[in-house]
Amino acid sequence: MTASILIVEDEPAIQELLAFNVNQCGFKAIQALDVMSATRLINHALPDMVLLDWMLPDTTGVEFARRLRADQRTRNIPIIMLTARTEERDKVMGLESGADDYITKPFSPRELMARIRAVLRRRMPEMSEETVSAGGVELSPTTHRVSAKGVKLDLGPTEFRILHFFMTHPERVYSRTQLLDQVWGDHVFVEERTVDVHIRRLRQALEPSGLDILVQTVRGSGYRFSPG
Amino acid sequence: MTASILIVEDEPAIQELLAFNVNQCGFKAIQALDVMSATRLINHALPDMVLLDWMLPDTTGVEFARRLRADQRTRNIPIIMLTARTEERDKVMGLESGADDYITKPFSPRELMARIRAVLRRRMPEMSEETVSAGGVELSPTTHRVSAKGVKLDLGPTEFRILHFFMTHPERVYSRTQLLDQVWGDHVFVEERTVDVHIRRLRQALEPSGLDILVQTVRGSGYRFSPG
DNA sequence: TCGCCGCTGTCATGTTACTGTCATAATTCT
DNA sequence: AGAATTATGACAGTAACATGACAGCGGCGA
Repeated sequence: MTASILIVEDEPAIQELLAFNVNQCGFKAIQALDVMSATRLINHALPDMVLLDWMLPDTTGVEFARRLRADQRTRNIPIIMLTARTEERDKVMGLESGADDYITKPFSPRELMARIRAVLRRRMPEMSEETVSAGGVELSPTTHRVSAKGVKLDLGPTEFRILHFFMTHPERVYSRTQLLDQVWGDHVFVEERTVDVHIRRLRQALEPSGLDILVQTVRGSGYRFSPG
Repeated sequence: MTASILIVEDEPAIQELLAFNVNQCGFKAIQALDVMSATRLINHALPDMVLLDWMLPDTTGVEFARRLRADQRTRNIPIIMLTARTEERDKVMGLESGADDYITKPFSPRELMARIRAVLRRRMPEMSEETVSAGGVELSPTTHRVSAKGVKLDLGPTEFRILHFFMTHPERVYSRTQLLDQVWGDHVFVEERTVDVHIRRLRQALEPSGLDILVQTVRGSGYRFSPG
C-alpha cells in the first residue's frame, strides 16, 4: 500500500539524493534518468506520483508532463516539478503543463516530503466517516466518540478500531488472523493471542452498559459482533 | 485567513469586474477564463469557493460543477452560478448541478457580495466574520477579541485561528495534518509536532477560566473542541 | 538604523497511556 | 479426566503526547 514515486532526473547525484529521501520516508522510489526510460517504466507499471525535473536532456520536463496529461491512462497521476529557477514565469509554465505542484532547487528534504505528502493527500479519498449504530452502540468516526445506551465510553485507539470494524461488518465471524489484517494492518507481526487481550479490553469497556454480550466468541474460529 | 474565490468566466470584462469586487471585499480572487485552466488551478490549490459562469466556451458551467461535485476532493467547495437570464433559474435548479446559489446578470456588486457571504457562512463557517460563541467562549473575528466566561483574554494570531476553526467545527476530531491544512494553509511546511505547541498555548490562555478542558486530546487521532 | 518585543517553529526532556506478551486460571470439547 | 482453547490480570517497553526552553524572524517605535 506504499505509494510508488517515479523520479525523472538526469543528474545522477540529485537523482540519488531524491531516491534516498523518498525511500527514507516510506515510499518506493522508481528511478529514470531520461524521458525514454521513464516512458518505459510507466508502460510497465503506473506510479502513484511523478517527480519531474524541469530540464532534461531529450524532452523537457514540461513536454513530458503534457504527454502524461494527454494520455487517458496517466492523466490522473500527480506531478511535482523540480525547477532550478525561481522566476514566476517558470512556475506558471509548470502549472500550465499540468503539474500539481512545483519545487525550486535547492530544496530541503523536509520541504520535498511535505509537498509529496500534501499532493498525495489531495488525491487520496478519505475513509468512511459515517456514524455507525447497532445494538445500542453508537460510534462516530469523525468525533471519535462511542456511546453505549447513550452513555459515553472511553476506548483506546485499538479497541476503537476493532469496534468500528465489527460494527461495519456485523454477524460475520473473523479469525484472529483476519482481525489482525483488518484492524492492525496487513504486514504487522503481532502474536495472535494479542487479539484476545484487546477483545477483553473492548468487552470491559462495554460491560457497564451490559452490551459486552454483543462481542461473541466462536470457539475454534474467532470473534463476532452480533447486534441481534 | 482570507477566503480565496475562483472566478470562472470567459468574458474578460465581466471577469475583471467580478475580480475587482471580490478583492474589494477582502477576498482573494483567482481568475480563470475557461474550464481547463480552472481545473489546473484547482489541482494546484483548492479555492474556498467557485464563482461559475453558466455559459462557457469549452465545457458548460453545469458540467464543470458536476465534475467538482463528483470528485471527493472538491465536493465540499461552495459554488455560485452566474446566469444571464432569469429563465435559466429553473434550469439551474432543475438540473441539480449542485450549485449552492445562483445569481442572474446583471447583478449589483452589493447583491453578489451578500450572496458570497451568505454561502460562506453556510458552508465555511470559519470564513464568515460572525461572532462565534460556544461552551462559554466568545470569539469575534472582526474585532479579533476573545473572552472566556466574560473575561477578555489574549491570544496570539495562530492560537486565535485555531480557536476560531475549532469553534466553528466543534466535536469533530482533527488530525495534526488536517489542522495544518486548515489553520496554517494548504502548502505550508511545518513540523506536525508544532501543532502540539500551539494547542498548549491555547490551553494555557484558556486555563485561568477553567475552559481549557474544552480542547481535548484524542490519542492517536488528534484534537477536538468539545463545548459539551 | 538599531534595539526591543512578541510570535513562531523546533527541539529536548518529562509524562502518560497504550500495547503486546506472558503466566495462569477458567472454560469447553472429546 | 485430559486436551485444547479462550479469559484474565499483571507488567515492562514504548509510542504518543505535554511541557519548557530557545533561537530566528519581523514589526515597531525610539
